[in-house]
Amino acid sequence: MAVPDVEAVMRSCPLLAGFPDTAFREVAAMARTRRFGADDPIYDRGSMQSTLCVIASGTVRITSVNAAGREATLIIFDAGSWFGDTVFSPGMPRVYGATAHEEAVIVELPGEGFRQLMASYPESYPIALDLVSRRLWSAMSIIEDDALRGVTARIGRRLLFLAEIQGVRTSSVEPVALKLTREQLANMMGMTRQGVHSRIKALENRGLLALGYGQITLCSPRALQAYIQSLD
Amino acid sequence: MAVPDVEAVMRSCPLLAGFPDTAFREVAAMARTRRFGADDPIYDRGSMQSTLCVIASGTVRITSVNAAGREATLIIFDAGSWFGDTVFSPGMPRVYGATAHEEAVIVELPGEGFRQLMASYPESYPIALDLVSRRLWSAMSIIEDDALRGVTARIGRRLLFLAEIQGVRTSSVEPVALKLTREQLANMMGMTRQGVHSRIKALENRGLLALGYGQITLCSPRALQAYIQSLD
DNA sequence: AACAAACTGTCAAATGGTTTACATTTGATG
DNA sequence: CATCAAATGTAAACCATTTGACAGTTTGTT
Repeated sequence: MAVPDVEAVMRSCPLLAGFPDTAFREVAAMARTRRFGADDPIYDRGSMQSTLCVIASGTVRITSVNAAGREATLIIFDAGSWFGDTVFSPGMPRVYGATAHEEAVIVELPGEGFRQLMASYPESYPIALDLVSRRLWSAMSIIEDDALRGVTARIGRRLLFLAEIQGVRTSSVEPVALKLTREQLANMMGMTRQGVHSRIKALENRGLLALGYGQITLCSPRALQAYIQSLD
Repeated sequence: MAVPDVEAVMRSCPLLAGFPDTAFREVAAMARTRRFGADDPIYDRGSMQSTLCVIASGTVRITSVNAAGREATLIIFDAGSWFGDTVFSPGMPRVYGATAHEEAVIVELPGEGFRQLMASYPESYPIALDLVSRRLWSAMSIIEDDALRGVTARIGRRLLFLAEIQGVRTSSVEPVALKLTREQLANMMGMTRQGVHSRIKALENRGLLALGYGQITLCSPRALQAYIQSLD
C-alpha cells in the first residue's frame, strides 16, 4: 500500500468536516500514520491513550473479550471511518479493543490535540454530536433487534448494517461483498458457526446471498431488506 | 405533584452543566412543562419534533414497536435524566418512542432554541459529547452481553444498568428498588415472562434480589455484580 | 505438487428457552 | 370489604439452537 496522503484522508473524514480548510495543515502536522497486518491489535481495552483513529485503507473491528477468552466483534469499520472510543472522554481507559480486520493503514490524531482543535473551531461540534448520536441509534437498533426479531431477520439486519458502515445504501441493488467468515459473524451475533450456517444457507437458497470462502456477498441489499421486513 | 422549579431542574441536568449561571434564565424562558400519567405517550417514533426533554420527576421508558405490535423497552430513564433522540440531528424524525413509565413531569426545550444556546456557550459541547459517548458505550455493552454472556448474567447486568441510570453506583451496598414488572423486564431482554422468572427466582434464592409485586429490589448492587462476574 | 492450516458443510444428541395452560397472589376500585 | 384486573408462580410439552464430532473444501506455503 502506497503512502497515504494524510491531509486527503483527514479531509474525507466526516468527523472533521466542520474544520475550515486552513485547519487541515494543523491536523496533518499532528497526525501519525501506522500500518497493521490482518489481526494485528491497534489498541487494547483498558489502555490509557485516547487518540482519534481514521482509517486510510483496510478495515478495523472493534472487539470485546470475556474472561473465558471468547471474543465478540461489535462493529467493523471501513476505510474513511473513524473510531477511538474515548476521544471525547479524556482520562477514561479504552472501553473496547480495536484490531485490524484486513490489512489496514490508520492515521492517528492525539486526543488532546484533536480536542483543542475542536475548541478552536466550534462549528465542528454540532457535526460531531450528530455523528455520535447516529452511532448511538445504530447500537440501539441492534439491541432492538435482539429483543424483537427472529434469528434470520437479525442476521439479515446485521449484514445490512455492516454494508451500511461501508457506505452502501440499503436501497442499493448492487452486490456488496463482506469480508468475514461464518465464525466471525457468529461471534458478532452471539451464535455458533453452525447456527449461522443454516440461516445464511437458507438466505442463499432464496438468492439473497452468495456465500464464498471467508466472504458473504449481499446480492441485492434492497431485496434482502424487503425479505427481512416480510418476516417481522 | 407540585409545580416543579424549572430552573432548578435544568441546573441539575448534566447535559446543561456547561452553561454559565446567566444562561439559565434563557433556558427557563423557553422551557415548557408537561405532565403525564403512567403509560401516557410523550412522543412517538417517526414524529418530526426534536425537543430536549428533562425529567423533573417520575420515570420514562424509550421504546420500539415492531410490526406485530410487540413492544421492546430499550432504556428506562429516571428523574434528572434527559432524552429526546434527535436533539442533535435536526430534521430527523424521532427514532424511538418515549412513554411515561411511572407518572412523570417533563420539562421540554425546543430543539432549535437549545442548539442555538449551545452555540452561544461552546463550553457546553465537550460535556455533551462526553455524555453521548458514554451512552454509546452503555448501548454497546448490552450488545456485548447478548453476544458473550449467559442469560442469568445478562439479566443481572441489565438490572445493574437500570440501577446505574438512576444514579446508583454498582459498587453500592444499599438496596435499590426498580419499579418494573417481570413482563417489562422480559420485553427488554427479548425473553418471556416465565424465562425471566426462573432466573430472577434463582437470584432471589441467593439473596441477591428481593422480588415484589411490580418491583425488583437489588439487595446489594455490589454483591450482584460480584456474582455476575463469577459466572462470566 | 504436496502439504498444512483455516474455513466450511452436515448430522445426531443434548440443552435451554418458549409455549401453553392454569392456579395464586396482590393492589386498586367502588 | 368485596370484587376484579393485573401481576405472579409453576409445570409439562414442544421446539430451536447449541454441542460435539467429523469429513470435505479452499487457500496459501514450502
